[in-house]
Amino acid sequence: MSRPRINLEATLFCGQSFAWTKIGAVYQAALRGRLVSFTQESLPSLLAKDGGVCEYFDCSFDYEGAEQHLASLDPYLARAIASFSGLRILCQDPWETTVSFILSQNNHITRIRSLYRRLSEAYGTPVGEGVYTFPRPEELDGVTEDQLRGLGVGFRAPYIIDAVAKSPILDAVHDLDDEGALSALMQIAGVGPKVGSCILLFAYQRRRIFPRDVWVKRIMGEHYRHHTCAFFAPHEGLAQQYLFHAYRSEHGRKG
DNA sequence: GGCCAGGAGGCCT
DNA sequence: AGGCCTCATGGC
Repeated sequence: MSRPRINLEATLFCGQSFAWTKIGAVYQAALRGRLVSFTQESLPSLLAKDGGVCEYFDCSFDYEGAEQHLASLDPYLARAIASFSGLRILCQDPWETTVSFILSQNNHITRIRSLYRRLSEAYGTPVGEGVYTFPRPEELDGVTEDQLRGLGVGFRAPYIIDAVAKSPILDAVHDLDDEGALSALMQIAGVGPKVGSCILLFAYQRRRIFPRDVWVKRIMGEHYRHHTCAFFAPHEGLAQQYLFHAYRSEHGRKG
């Protein structure tokens, strides 16, 4: 069986993960506590021998089938998929994803990335030159609001502290249905419907979840006025990623 | 229910 | 070089 090509550029920099850097042709991040690096060309051989990386890139899901189905629904989505084919929904760590999307509110991607990096450098564990793991809740235990504000997270500092305290919720989410899971996540300060939806889609493989940020609301208003997100069923989450990424690329947004 | 603060770095002109 | 944008959440 041939392995479908993963579009790394779109997948790693579309705003679902803030962990990755690209130096030359090399993509690099701390993944599950260790340094992982590859190029577009070397990724297939890494996937073949590293189950962890394979799982991270959601390799057991039939993306070709999902893309075909979505592309058959309407020409606008078909064009987005044609432009960025191989965009995947990553299987990310719930804790990292929760803090990342708390940081994301009222913020642009470039700045989220720098805050993510600063938190990692300040409280994470080094795994390679200049690369650190994202700090676990235990590593952030006892951190103060002032310390976090010192890193530039601003009004999000108390949210992060609350997330540390309530991090056990993240284990319970695995056993809840989508609705119950969203309610549970929203018990964390700074987690509302949008942030909670992103956590469910990017860390818990809830493929039916359709996060609505301002961009997606614009897209739905401009192109899907007579539809709800159920139009994209059962691949709402993947459709959202293609629409979001294509629309923003088209409108020249980088951050 | 609606409006506005909060925060600072990257983006655009 | 400097002003503007970000755009979810919580609190009033």
